[in-house]
Amino acid sequence: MNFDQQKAQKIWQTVCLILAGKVSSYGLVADLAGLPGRARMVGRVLQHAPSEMQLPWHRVLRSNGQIAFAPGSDSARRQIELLRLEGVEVCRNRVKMKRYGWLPQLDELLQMKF
DNA sequence: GTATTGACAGACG
DNA sequence: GCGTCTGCCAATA
Repeated sequence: MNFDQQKAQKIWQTVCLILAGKVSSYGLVADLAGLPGRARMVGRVLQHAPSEMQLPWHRVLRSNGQIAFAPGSDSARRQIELLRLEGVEVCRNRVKMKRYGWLPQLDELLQMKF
């Protein structure tokens, strides 16, 4: 069993828990996935994640609520569009974390942990 | 084994 | 809110 795969699984699970219309940050996802300080690894895993999973990667932003991709980039525009479709207002490659910030629910975390 | 890069985070100004 | 610097960890060259 590859532990690496397990970490990735945990990350994917955590990202999948993010509700529509809400956004989270890499650091938070990494923390919830049991990888404190490994926010970069989250990004790498997400990019390496299979499309079959339909992972809501677009709901994962920086800690400041800014889009991780470069402004005007294809991926960035796609992410922004997806977020807007879910009701998340994106302004200048940035979302209002104060309003759309997602806080993990204990029930969901508990459910995924065991 | 060292240097560079990356879908990052936090502190400072 | 924005740019810069430092710290962190993993993958890549």
